[in-house]
Amino acid sequence: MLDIKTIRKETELVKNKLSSRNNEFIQKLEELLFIDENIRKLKIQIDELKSQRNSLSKSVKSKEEAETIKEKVKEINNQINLLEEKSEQYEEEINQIVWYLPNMPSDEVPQGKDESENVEIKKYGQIPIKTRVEDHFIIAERKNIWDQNNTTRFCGSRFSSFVGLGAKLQRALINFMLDEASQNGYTEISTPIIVKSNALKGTGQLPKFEEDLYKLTEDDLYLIPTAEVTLTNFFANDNLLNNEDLPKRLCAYTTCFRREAGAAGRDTRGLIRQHQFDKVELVHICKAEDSEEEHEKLVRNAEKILEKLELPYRRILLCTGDMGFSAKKCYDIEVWFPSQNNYREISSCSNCGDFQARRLNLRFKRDNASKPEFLHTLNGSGLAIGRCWAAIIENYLKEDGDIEIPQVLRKYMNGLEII
RNA sequence: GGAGAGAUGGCUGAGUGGCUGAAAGCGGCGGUUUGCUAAACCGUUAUACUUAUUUUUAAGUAUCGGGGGUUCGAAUCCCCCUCUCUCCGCCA
Repeated sequence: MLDIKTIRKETELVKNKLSSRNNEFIQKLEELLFIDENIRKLKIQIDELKSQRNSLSKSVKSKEEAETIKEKVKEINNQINLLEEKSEQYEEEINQIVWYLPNMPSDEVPQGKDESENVEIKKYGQIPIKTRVEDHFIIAERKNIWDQNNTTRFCGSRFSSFVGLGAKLQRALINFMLDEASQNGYTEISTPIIVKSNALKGTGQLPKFEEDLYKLTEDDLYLIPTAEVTLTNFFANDNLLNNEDLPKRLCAYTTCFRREAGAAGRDTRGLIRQHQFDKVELVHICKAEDSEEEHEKLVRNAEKILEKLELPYRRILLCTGDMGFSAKKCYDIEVWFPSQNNYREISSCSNCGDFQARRLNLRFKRDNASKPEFLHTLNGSGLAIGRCWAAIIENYLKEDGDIEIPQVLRKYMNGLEII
């Protein structure tokens, strides 16, 4: 959530920043400021009336005295009620705007309308020259390590199962990634995958992106689309963190659920876009002045996973038009897919600044004497398991049709070298 | 799911209608004493919003789990919700 004071004081800056994402926000900002102005005028009146009421009530010492002011106070209360009703209406209108405004992009973020204007930052690894290239789902079905047809029969489209050594390979990836994160200083947390709407509101998935989520209507709960939700919420809830608690670096392996509304027809075959997938998520919670550095660390930690798996990748800096709602700066890591002759996203590492912290009231105190300050939150995949699985299958495909197991994973698969 | 108990400041914990933004203790911060440390003593110590401002503060409003109600006046009385604890039932 943006700071209403910033919107008031630096209106032009906020306008520029938000319109660099999308023009629809300019009018919203104008509306917001107008209502905000009205609310404050009302608040002055209300506070004045309340002040009158309080001083009248305080002057009363006995029941008999109360009689003399009863009428006056009742009249004041009537006025207050009227004004407050109006003020609540305005409040509601402001919420309808402010919770739907995205974060302001950082200055370093390139201007652009869509993914075509993203900027490549670096490339790692040699793109293999292969004599045999197949789609991962072709290989996986041939090797009987993955099932689509059966699974869609009882689950519907965009669901699939890992089978046999395929399931073991998935498990190896999970363990490998969690171990890497632990070694890099992350605290592993195993969180629930069902959350209340407030948690999703805090991280920015709600209220704007309800259609992307699976909802348990009976209990007003949601399946998480990413463990960013549970990890970022972990220390929220009004508990102040201390200086020495920071930075927090958390990781979690969870299953994630996305309805993929609006993705009809895209990546319909294979593992790239499923309704349910596994992911190891990395979250940093840190002080404002550290978040740039933490962001670089986070993205490096994600990249190092691919380096150890010896998979070619590139790092992309997303442009203003392609960035997610809560991010002020975002790197995508894309891994090489031979069958597509292209790189595909495998991790998205966002610095959200204080945007989520404001929504969550996630704050800390520098020391006992200082005021609470909002923290900065960052998140990134480290990595998406399914896409990583698919990338390994394709990149490690040998000429004879077998799949080599990456060196670092063999100890997680009882020394198995070939599938 | 059934029965009961509870939720107060950084923490412990008092408070059943006004003088309570909140006793007391602990902790924190500042100071006195001291060769240094400890102890003792004194003072101070919540958050948000609004207005004014000489940007330091001052004033006002709200906040005792959340929401609503009664009342001139609510931490205190009433209703609803959430969460925690104990016992019973069920269960991986």
